[in-house]
Amino acid sequence: MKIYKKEYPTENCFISNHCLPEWLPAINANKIIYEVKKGEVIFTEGTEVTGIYFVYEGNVKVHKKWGNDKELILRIATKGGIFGHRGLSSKSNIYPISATALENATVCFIDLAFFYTTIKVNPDFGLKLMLFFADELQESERKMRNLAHMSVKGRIAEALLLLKEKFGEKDGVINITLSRQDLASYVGATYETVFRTINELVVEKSISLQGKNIKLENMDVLKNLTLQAS
Amino acid sequence: MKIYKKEYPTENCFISNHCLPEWLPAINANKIIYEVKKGEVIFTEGTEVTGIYFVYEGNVKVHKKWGNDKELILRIATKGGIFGHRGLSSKSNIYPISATALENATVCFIDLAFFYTTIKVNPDFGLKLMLFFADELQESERKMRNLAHMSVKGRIAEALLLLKEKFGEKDGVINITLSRQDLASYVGATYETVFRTINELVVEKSISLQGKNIKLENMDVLKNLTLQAS
DNA sequence: CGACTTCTTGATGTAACTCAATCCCGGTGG
DNA sequence: CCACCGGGATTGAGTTACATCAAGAAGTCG
Repeated sequence: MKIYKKEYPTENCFISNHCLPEWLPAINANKIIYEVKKGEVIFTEGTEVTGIYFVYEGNVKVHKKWGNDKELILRIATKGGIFGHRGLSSKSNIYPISATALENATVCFIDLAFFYTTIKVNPDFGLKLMLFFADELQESERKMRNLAHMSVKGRIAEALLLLKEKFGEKDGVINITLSRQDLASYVGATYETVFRTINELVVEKSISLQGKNIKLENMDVLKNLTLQAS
Repeated sequence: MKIYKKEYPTENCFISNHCLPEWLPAINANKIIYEVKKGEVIFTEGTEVTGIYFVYEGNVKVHKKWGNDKELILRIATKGGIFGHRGLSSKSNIYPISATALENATVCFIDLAFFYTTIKVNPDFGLKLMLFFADELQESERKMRNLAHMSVKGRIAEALLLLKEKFGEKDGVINITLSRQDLASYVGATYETVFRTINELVVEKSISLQGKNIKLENMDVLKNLTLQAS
């Protein structure tokens, strides 16, 4: 993980969008910008929390291990997003999750002490962060229920709709590079099952493939698969 | 849900423990105390968020529906605990979950506007609430991973250890009344599977039964069942 | 004492995991 | 330039954990 040379504006990221304008110079003085290569691990579950990160460019997956060879992807942080905040806790200062770049990325690091100062000095930022946590908790618990009660097919359908929502589409194709393995970890299923299910969806003309990328062809059918929820 | 007649001290609950002492009178002026009967629904998923609740007495389950006849219990709020805070969100003001009393309970209601005022006026409270959300998010995501990768037996073992941790024990027996159906919803499995698994654990002498209540006999074995998780 | 949940157990079905074999394709070195 | 190699993609077959269904037993409450 290399420290980036060039000056990079701290704009349009979670912290800059919610803090007071006069606080921006302080952030600029305290931030460290890193360049990260595709597949590179930014921090690892179980290590000490040193600070919080923001994404300038690229996508970063936040994932949690199970044993040696299994994982669950909890979330993908994208441009402007925050990550590493799951390390905040009243009980421990150990990251409960790892973060890995899905593609070459530029991220911004803010150390913990300064981050806490930011919260205290910027009341609005603290409130926004709290609401952000609340939103993530809702999201997490929705996924939890889906994991408990929904079929793999339904979970994949939902994941695809969500990914399209979040990352948009380019020529109808979901605008994110995600390996089948990562998709499997994202929906909590095995590689093979995801593979077969994707094929089913193609046969049923709910989606189509452009190489490895996925295009949603019939969102209504996909939505039907996710029904019964709420 | 009846409004309670008697005066009840707002002490040793989440809000009073973290706000400024001089703020307590304001809380007392704004709170409404309800008495709730076992099995009574306090609020329902999908309805408008009107405020936040605290538990004075009894246990309250927070759960999320799936279709008509399935649910997942996300959490059990106990004496002093907060619930309904999952309704906080930057996007919606609809409860994503329901809350139901597991036994006769006394709860305290604070309306949303006053709650937000409390956050703004008590900086420490806001921070604590944020950290509380962060802790819950960690917890939620741990459970999510378990749901994805752990067996029902492991999840039950973990749930029992957690319940013991949280509710303590009386004569060695976990000090909470939880129907098998609720336990099933808590670990995300069916009634029958939970029933059989509990029996297995009894045969293996990891736990024993006192009526419907559960006593942990061999915590090490239970812990082994939950292993592989970080 | 009868109606009504809740418990208990067996039998059966099946979604999804696991393991393994083959295929495909890009890269690499001879 | 082509043969070789390795790793991901693809497919098949077997296994299993768990859900589902069904039906009897046993509590429980009016």
